[in-house]
Amino acid sequence: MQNKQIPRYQQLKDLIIEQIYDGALKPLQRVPSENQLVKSMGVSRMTANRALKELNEEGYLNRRAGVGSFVSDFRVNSHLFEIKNIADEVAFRGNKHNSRIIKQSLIDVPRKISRIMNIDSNEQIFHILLVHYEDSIPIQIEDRYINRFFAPNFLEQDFLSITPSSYLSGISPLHQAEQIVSAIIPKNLISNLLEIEKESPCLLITRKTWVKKEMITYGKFYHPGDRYELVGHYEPVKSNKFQKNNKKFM
Amino acid sequence: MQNKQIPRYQQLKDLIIEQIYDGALKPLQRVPSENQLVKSMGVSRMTANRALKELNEEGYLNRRAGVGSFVSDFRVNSHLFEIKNIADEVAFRGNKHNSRIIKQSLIDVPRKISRIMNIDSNEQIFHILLVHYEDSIPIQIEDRYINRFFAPNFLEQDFLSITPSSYLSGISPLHQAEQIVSAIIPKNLISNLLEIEKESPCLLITRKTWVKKEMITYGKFYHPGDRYELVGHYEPVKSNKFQKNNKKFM
DNA sequence: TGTATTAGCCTGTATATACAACTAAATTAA
DNA sequence: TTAATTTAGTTGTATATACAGGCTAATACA
Repeated sequence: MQNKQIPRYQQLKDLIIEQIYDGALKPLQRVPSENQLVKSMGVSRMTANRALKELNEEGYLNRRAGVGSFVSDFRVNSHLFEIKNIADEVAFRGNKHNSRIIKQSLIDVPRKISRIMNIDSNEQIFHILLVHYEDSIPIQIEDRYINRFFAPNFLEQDFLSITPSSYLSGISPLHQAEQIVSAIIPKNLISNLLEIEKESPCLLITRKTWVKKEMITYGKFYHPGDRYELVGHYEPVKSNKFQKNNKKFM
Repeated sequence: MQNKQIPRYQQLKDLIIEQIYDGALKPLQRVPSENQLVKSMGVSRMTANRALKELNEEGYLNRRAGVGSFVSDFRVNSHLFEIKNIADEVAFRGNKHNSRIIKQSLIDVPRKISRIMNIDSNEQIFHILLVHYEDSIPIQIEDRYINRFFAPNFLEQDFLSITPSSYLSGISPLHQAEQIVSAIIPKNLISNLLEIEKESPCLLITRKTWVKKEMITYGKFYHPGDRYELVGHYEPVKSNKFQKNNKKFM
C-alpha cells in the first residue's frame, strides 16, 4: 500500500475495479476472499470487508455468505442498471423478441457523428440499423454507431440471435452512460419501420456510452408513443430500478 | 435492543428513520453522535458508525467530520433525487421561473382518480392546474391531485411564490415515487397552454408519490417536445443524477 | 480588546478479535 | 449406493480499541 492520503479500503477497491476493467478479472470469476486479502494485502479483515462490501453495493461484485465474492456478469445485469437490454425486457414480459436488420456496415464517419464522438472524419465506423419486435409488433428502432476499435468483429456478429446491446456490454462493462429522452414526430423512414401513422409521436432516447473516458457508442432509439413508455420507480433505501415497460402488454 | 433476527445497526437505522418520518427529528436537526449512541443504545461505536454512515449514504443524514450528523433538508434535496423541483432547474440554468395558476380548488374525487389513488369517490381532493414558465416561455403544465388530509392548508398556499412540489416535499419526505415517461400528442387545452402547435408532440410524465404506503399525489406533467428533454447521466461509483434540461437554453 | 492556543468533541479510518450463519465438499454411517 | 454428518472456508455482524484529522468553543495570552 502506497499513498497515505487515499484510505486503504479505497486503494483495495481501486485495485479490484482496475482488474475488472482490464479484463484480469472476468465476469463470474471469483475474487480473493476477505481472509486472502488480509494475507496478501496486509490489511485487517474489516478493511477487506469494507472494500468488498462496497464493491458489492456498487454492483461490481456479487457476494454470497458461505460461498465467496464474484465479479458481476455485466452481460446480464450491468451496474449501469438503467441501460437494459430490450430482448430481456421482452422476455421478462413473457413475450417473443425478434429483430430485423436493415443495415449492418462499416462506413465513413458522418460529419455529425465525428463531432459527437470525437472521431476523425477520415476514419470509419460501424453502423447498425435494426427494428426490434415484441410478438411481431415493432417496439424499437435502434440506430447506432459503434467505435470500430472497440468491437473489431462487429460485422461478423449475428444480431438476430443476440442484440447489439448484449454483444457490446459483453466486451466490457460500461464506465459511463448518458441518456436523453425526448418526444418527437419521426421522419417517414422511422414511422414506416415502426408501422405507425405519420405524424404520430415517438419517444426518442439518445444514448451515449463510454468505456475508459472514450465514447464507444452513440445511438438513437425510437419507440412508438402509443406502445412504449419508460417507467422509473424510486425508493430511498434500496437501489433504484429503472425499467422500460410496454403499455400494450402489461 | 429487542429482536435478534434484525441486526443492531439496522434496528438503529430503523429507529432514526422512524423518528424522521414521525417528525420527532426535523430537517437540519442534530442526531445523536456515535458516542452518544454507544452510551444510550448500548452498542459499540463501530455499530453506531455503520448505522449513521449508511443513513448518510442513503440521503437521510448529512455528516461532517468534526461537527456532527444532521437530518437532511428534504426541501432542498430530496433523497428521491430524481424528482426535482422545476423552479430549481430553471434557476440552475440561470433563468427566471414563474408560473400561472389555472385552477386551485377542492373538488369531488373524479372516478379515474378515485381508482388510481384508492380514495372513496364520495371524498374530496385538491386539484391544481398550472403552467410553469422559463423566461416567459411555457415549459411545463402541472396537473396534479393531492390527498387533502396530507396537505390540509393546500388552498391557502400561494403557488406563485413556491411550487407545489416544493411545498409538498416540505411537509414530509417522500417514501416512494413512480414516474412514467411517454410521448403523446396533447389535447387542445394543453397545447394552447403550452403555446405550441396542435399535433406537435409532448413529453408526458405521470408521477405518483407515496408517504407511508399511502399515495399522496398523482400528477401529469406535460412538456413541449421541442423545448424539453429528460437527461439521465449514469456512473457506476457515484450516486446517479437525473436532471431535466431544456434544449432551448443550454 | 483582540488574537493565538488549547481542549474537547466529532467523524473517518484501521486493527484485532470473536461468534453466527451459510454453503459446498468431504467424510462417515446406514 | 445412498443418506446423514462433519469439516473447512466464506460472508455477516459485533465489540473494543486506537489514532488521525476536522471543527468549535473555551481559554490563555498579548
